[in-house]
Amino acid sequence: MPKNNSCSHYLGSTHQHLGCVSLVPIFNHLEPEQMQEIMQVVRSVSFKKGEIMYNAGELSDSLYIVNQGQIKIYHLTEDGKEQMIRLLNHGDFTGELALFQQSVHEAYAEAMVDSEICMINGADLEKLLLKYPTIALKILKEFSNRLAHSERHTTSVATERVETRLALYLVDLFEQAAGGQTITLPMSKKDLASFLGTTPETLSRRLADFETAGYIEQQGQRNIKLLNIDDLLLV
Amino acid sequence: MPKNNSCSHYLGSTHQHLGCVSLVPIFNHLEPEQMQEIMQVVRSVSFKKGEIMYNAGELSDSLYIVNQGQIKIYHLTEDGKEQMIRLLNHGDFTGELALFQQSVHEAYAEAMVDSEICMINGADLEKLLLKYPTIALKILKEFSNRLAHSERHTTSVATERVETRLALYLVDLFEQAAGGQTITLPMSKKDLASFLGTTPETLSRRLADFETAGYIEQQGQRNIKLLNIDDLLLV
DNA sequence: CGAAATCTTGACCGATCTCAACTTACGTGG
DNA sequence: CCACGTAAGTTGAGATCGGTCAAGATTTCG
Repeated sequence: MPKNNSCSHYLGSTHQHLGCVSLVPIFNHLEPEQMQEIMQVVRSVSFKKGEIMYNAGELSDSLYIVNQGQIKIYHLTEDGKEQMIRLLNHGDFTGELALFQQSVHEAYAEAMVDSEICMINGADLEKLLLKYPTIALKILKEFSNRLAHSERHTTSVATERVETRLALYLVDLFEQAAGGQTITLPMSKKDLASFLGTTPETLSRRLADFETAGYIEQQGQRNIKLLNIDDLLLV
Repeated sequence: MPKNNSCSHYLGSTHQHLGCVSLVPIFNHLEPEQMQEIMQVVRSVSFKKGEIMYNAGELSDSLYIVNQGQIKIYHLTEDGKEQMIRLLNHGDFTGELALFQQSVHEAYAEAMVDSEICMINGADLEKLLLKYPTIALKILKEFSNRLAHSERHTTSVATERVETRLALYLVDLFEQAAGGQTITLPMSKKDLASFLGTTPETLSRRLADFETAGYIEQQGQRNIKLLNIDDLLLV
């Protein structure tokens, strides 16, 4: 559900926190003097938890790079159902359609926790990209990955059962974590359900099934211990 | 179903057809001398109908730009189900993940008709992009569009009924055609079903429903006359 | 500590998939 | 150019996964 009404929509504090630029991966191969140049066109903006960074349909003319915090990108269907598209964490960016053409945002962007965002105006970014093509290449590479990921996800939603999608998701998370055998969901189960293209009820049931089958053990509402990954992959 | 076995897999004739480069949208803003430079790194390759341009899992190290013909990009699920990702027509390109990192193809690419493809090696392309950043910007813009499209499509498959997805697809097609009220499906109904995330049977039924309701009239197996677009959009 | 949101569990229903048989269209070769 | 074989498309019947509605349990956070 959109929180358009439940939170103030104005942009939080806009302050020149120069250090933020250096923290952003797509820039961190540059020379100091180039950094200086970039800082001049970057604005740092803060969003409180629950604040909307932008709404679908609004004019899109900037690139948003997450410096700190977490941003949720989601669609809203006509009947009000929320469809999670992706989560942005440190270094991730969004607003891309804006870059080189007049356009409006396709989705909503909402801060899940207090967040700090670097914004670059589309026109400024274009100048930067033309001057420093290596940045363009970095963004291009990121886009490639996102596109491939998105297309895989579409295929998954279109052809696989919830059970399978969930299993793959958990294993993915587990492999990223690469630590203990306990993973922490990066979002609420409600959001995870919409990300996986299902409902909270069904998600809850499938997780319970996995637990009964001895594949996982839920600890609290965001932690899951993986007990039997091999069988999980066979569902 | 993949036709890996039913067709020869070698690359067709590789000939230097210089003119092909000038036909490709992402290059057509360049100066003649720049064109010359590009032609030196571009290979023109022909594929017969049914030939596989690449298989998922194969090393991906080139950009493929469709000069003539039509290429189908699709995933294959473990149980052999084909999931259509997109159709490439003149000017469209693929192979992007290849560009800046060692990677393998995520999908299969098969020529739907005899096709002519411009190939650029990833390393060569990277040099070009660094030298002519405007090309990078064009590709970036294209990626943005594709990503937005893919994410919308995921949402559509995850939240809407087949009936709705089909109606939207038909109207889209109709608006693109912008001519008479008869549209021609760009692919077989079998492929369209997989593109829409459903089965041929269900697609057939929904089209029959639309026909009964008086929204459309099917003529032959690829032509559809739109009779009542307004009501179609309300399903 | 308490309100509100998240999560869980149950019962039911329905859209869509599956399997199967049949019909139609296409393209290939004689 | 026609005939044939194969692939594509259609239609039917049955099964089921997952969505919806509803009530209750749990957690979070102010």
